[in-house]
Amino acid sequence: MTRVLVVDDEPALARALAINLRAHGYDVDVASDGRGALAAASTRLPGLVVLDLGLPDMDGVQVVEGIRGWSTVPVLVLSARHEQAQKVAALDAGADDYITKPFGMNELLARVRAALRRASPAEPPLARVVTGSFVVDLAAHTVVAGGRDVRLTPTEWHLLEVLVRNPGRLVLQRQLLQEVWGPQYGNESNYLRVYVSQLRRKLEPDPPRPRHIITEPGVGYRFEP
Amino acid sequence: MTRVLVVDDEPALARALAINLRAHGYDVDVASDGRGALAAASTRLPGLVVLDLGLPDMDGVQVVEGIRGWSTVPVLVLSARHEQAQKVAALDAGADDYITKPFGMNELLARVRAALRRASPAEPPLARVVTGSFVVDLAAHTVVAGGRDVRLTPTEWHLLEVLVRNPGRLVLQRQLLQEVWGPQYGNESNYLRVYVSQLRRKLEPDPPRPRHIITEPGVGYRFEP
DNA sequence: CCATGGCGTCAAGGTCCCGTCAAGGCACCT
DNA sequence: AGGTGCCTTGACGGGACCTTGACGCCATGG
Repeated sequence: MTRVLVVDDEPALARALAINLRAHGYDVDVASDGRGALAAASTRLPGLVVLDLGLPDMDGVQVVEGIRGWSTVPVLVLSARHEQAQKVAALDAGADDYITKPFGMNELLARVRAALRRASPAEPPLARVVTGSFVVDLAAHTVVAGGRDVRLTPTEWHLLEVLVRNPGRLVLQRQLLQEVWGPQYGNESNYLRVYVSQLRRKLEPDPPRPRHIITEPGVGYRFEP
Repeated sequence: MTRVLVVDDEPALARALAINLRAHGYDVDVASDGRGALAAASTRLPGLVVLDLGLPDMDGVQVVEGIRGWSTVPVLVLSARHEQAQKVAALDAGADDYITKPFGMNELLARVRAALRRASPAEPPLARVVTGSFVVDLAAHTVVAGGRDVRLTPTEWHLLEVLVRNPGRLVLQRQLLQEVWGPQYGNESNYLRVYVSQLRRKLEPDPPRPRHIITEPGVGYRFEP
């Protein structure tokens, strides 16, 4: 089964994570600081890293950078609420997803499964994405919501396409902006707000309470199938 | 099961192919020259064509072009080693794959399966497209709208053909331009505007409010059956 | 408790693209 | 040579789309 590296300086939380992950069939290594994390990542070659940002010896971002220097292993970041800035920096550095403490173990396990599923051998390029509310046909360039064809403007479509091609995955604001508007756009998050709003109005059954185009405040958006 | 058209002028090879394909559950038609191949392709509507390039009456490339004129059926080319140039020309003309003689029957069967798999989810090769307002016969090269034959210029027909071959799918402006006008045309979208307008005037019941030739602003056009 | 920042929503302005018409030029047929 | 399509090209309204600013709301933090 897959090997998971848990990096956390709180022994209680580290143990809880290890027990739960082992109970679901993963092999688990544990490190309690940044140096140990980098050492374990390079020697044990885990298939996934769960990384708590609050470490005693070094910044969590440095750990992510240290791993990304030589590996593409998925990194799942745990962050306390006051570590907002670090969290964004860690995602920018190449982390794949994050969970805010406190969190439910079921949510963590789901994120672990999702990250591993994405990392596994080249998912076939999907041509059609189906949700409970709408269907996106990437090949035909069409969207059907509530049984009716929906007309999208080029920008709306492009934005939806990027989100939908990363199902379940967090997509950073900067990433979306550069993909849809161009490399020189990185901070005009107001564009995102306007177009996400329009997409939800056209696609979500209850736009004020979106179920598929989810906001990750301060970070980005996530498409949930 | 799928119908396969075998085109080969060597009776021994043609028979061997037919026997092996039938043994694997395909329905097989056989043609021994180019004229017969084109006739069989248009009347029997095979799901795959196995085409030997060395034909007595016409160039194999012409056969491919003749088929591609109205159909997207996968074409698998058989070529002798010295027919290298023809093979490339055939692929350029729209053939999907090739096998060099001599070849093993297992390899051919694998290529056949691969070609069919690519073609599926297979729209049955459409030779006639019907909408609420007009009928396009791709084989006969005719259009009937409102009970009357419609005369189309070559460019109009070519444009309509590309759209109609991609029912329900968005076709990009550049794609249309390069397909109809040639590879060096990519940005002269004014051509499209003129000819789309003419097509709508000839085909749509209410040209200002088209129901079948739909504009996707800034992107391309879409044919809706 | 209030202040703050990010988010969602709306409306208005300006720009770009689309549809349409008409004239010129070229090739082919008679 | 003349005539007849057909393709190309320019001009011009009208509409769709993108951008931008303003405002209210909620959650977070002091």
